[in-house]
Amino acid sequence: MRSSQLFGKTLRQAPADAETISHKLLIRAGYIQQIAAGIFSLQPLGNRSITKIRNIIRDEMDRAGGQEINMPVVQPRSLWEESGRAETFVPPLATFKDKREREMIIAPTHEETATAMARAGVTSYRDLPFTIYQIQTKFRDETRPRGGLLRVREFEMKDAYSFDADEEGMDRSFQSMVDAYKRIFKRCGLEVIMVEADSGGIGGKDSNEFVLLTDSGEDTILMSNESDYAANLEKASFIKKAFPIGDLGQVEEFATPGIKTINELAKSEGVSKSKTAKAVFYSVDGEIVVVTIRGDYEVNETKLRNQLGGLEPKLATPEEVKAAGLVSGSASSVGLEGIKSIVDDSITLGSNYLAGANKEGFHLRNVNLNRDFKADILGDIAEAKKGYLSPDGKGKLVAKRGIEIGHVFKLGNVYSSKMGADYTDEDGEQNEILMGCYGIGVGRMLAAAIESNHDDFGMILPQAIAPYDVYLAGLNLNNDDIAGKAEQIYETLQDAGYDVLFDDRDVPPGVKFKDADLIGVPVRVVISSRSLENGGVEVKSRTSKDSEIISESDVLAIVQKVLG
RNA sequence: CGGGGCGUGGCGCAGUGGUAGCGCACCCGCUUUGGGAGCGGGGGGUCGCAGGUUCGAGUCCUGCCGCCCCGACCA
Repeated sequence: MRSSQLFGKTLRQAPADAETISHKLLIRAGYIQQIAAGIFSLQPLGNRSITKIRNIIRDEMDRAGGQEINMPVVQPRSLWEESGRAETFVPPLATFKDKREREMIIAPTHEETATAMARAGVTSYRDLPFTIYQIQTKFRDETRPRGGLLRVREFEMKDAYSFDADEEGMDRSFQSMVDAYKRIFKRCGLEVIMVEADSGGIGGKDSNEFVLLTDSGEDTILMSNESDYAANLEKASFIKKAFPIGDLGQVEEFATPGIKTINELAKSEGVSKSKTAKAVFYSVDGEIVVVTIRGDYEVNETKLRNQLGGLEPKLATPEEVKAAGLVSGSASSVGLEGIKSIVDDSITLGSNYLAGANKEGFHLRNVNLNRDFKADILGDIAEAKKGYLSPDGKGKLVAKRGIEIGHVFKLGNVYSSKMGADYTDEDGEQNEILMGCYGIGVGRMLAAAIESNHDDFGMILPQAIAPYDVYLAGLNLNNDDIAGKAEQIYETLQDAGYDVLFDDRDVPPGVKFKDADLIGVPVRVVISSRSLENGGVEVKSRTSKDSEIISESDVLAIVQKVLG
């Protein structure tokens, strides 16, 4: 492609409403155009990058045995009523009515249609296993899109669905997708790690995220400094500190005037926070619940939600707390009737806690689970932090930031049972099909790549996802000799299969160099009167500071070498 | 959904009631050609929308819409 004909101008200044680096660069380099909040068009450069990413994904999906399909963006709402997600999906489904007043939805994901496909197409165990995938548009009406392509409302996703007869099969399909994902990210030149994750609204038992570690990421990842344990903060577990459990003391009340927090309580008693039982109030589906956790830990609301069977906990407002007759600052589960109690298992790793007396200005000593208060639900709801012990017993946790660009789920029978997707096995019995689903955010992957790979001048894209492999800058092109040689190099590189952007514009050299850097093309070749005087053409990789002069006849060989 | 900010030419911005301007970009000409060139000439804006106040509104008032950021929420 000749720059003189390329649609899309580079900007010297980024639009004022772009804040994130990738957003600024994508706009400045002319990759994308914003149409509305979280809705973008791809311009030629952006589309070329996305196409390259898409092709790599497709290639690896096919290699893993996936079969490409296509499912509709517009779907009847009734399909989503079958799975039960019509009401519960977050963000709420975007809907409209068609001409015949039927409620339609714009799909945010495709588990329902994929299950419908399998339900219709599978009758026997002989039809299993198989994996289907598509690369296609989703719409999620996120309340707050942000960061250019990082979080958008309409986006392209590669979503795959595997169908198996049994657990072992599902695990095999899952593993095969995980392997494909690893190859995809590697081929794209991105350092993506797999971490344990919460499965959220998609459902299922196990899920893993693929995360590109970068400081500008919006997710927190906790990983062991000694093993390969890594998990999203939402999911991360750790080994809780255990204390010897002695004889249970007598509960006694004592005055704690002015003491409102666990910190103050522990301090005034001269004990560690781990000797206290902290009570936190949540409002769940309109009902107040009390969460008790050892004072040295914090509640992880995602874990709490999972313990509550998926219901969303919200911190209770002071009014709600008061209305429930609770005394904030001196509250505990002790003696509370009719209020659901959720207890973190850290409480079982110690005894004789200090806790609120449910009486303004008083606390209790020697409070113990079961004897003094009950647990309707007992489990892990504690938030992991850096420095805590890795759950595998190897090393301590460290915290990093990352961007989630892929997520894989073992769905099991979540959808097949609700939607009646089953098959007949060897013994003639009906069984539910076991599913897995696997997503990659295509545009987000590009944004994430830029977030983790740029400098003051612009993007630094890995060759695999850069819109062009080579930026050929011809200077002094009004000189026929130079112009002729530039054309020759352009031809040679293209004949060798490289995507070349030939900057043939009549603009000053500085403009070409700035654009080459901004767009992030991995190799730059310059031909000019000066380069010819110095013995040929100049080749420079985007990442190196210096260029080297080579003879024109070596261009291809050197470009090959620089691109590796 | 709560808090904050911003809407003036393609982009960045100025303009506190009296005929809409600057820089970049764009077009023409000449001169230039190694890190966003110089000179000269030129084109382009219902000032987000609607209503109101006023002799007169980009500017003041009311309502609405849009966009960004923080939070909440989050396949």
